Amino acid sequence: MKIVSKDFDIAKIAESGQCFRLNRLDGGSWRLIAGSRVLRLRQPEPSGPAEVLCGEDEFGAFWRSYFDMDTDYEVFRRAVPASDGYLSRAAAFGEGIRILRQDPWEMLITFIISQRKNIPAIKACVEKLCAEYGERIEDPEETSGAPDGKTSGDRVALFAFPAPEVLASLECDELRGCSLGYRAPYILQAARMVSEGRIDLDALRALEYEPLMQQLMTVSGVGPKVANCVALFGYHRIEAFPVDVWISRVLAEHYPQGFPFGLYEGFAGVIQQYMFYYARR
DNA sequence: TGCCAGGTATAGG
DNA sequence: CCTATACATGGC
Repeated sequence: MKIVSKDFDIAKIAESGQCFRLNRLDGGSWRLIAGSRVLRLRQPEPSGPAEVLCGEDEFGAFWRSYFDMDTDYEVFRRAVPASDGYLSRAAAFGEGIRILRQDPWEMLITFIISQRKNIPAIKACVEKLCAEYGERIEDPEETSGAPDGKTSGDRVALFAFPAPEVLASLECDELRGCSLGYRAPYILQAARMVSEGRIDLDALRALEYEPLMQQLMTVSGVGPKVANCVALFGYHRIEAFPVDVWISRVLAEHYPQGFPFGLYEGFAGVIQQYMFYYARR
């Protein structure tokens, strides 16, 4: 089915650093793996009409919410005053980015991995983790098959993000095989906290931003930056404003007297994404 | 080879 | 509360 939205650019979302399993395939289409779901997408023109290869029912039941399709992002961009030239450019440049509603468990582990790694390295780690310990999943495009016997996409095995119980049952050295380095014990402890019920990620949805942050930071290896990413991308708290090295640089260079958070109350995270995407190009 | 990558825990002032 | 340092791994 087709999606026409004024704020939906798959390439920008893929490069915005919020999800690590959205990749362009050889034919130019995109494959997204979220939890244990797979979606193939096409978007011939940047920010143009997009086509998702799933039924309307499945789209409505999961993906519409996942892509946050019912939010008008133009409202956020309009909050940027013309007097702020830098942010005006950043917001215009990032038009089409949306904050995805991803799985809290996947975000927790992914962003623990992210510390002191560049994005390609994070993606490589996540893929290794999934390939080693995730459930095998079917690619709907592949099973349907092309008439000539060839499939249009990459013919590779796909794997879901591993369940907490699976990671919790491992030894540290097994996890280290996924190039996790010193993060392996963090991942293991997080997995055991979740699988033993010492932290209930689903119950955290009910919390306000501050208590949510406090709970997330009880996990070893989770500081303010990672917790903000989990809050923003896993719990859709769009007021969360993760400060990494890129954002820190932007704030120091363009806002030496302080960033005007008051202008963006309740959605600073969206602004952060525009800044992050712009700063990295 | 040396430096850096979506930081955090820890120790010391 | 603030600053300094170690921490694994891979790419350039």
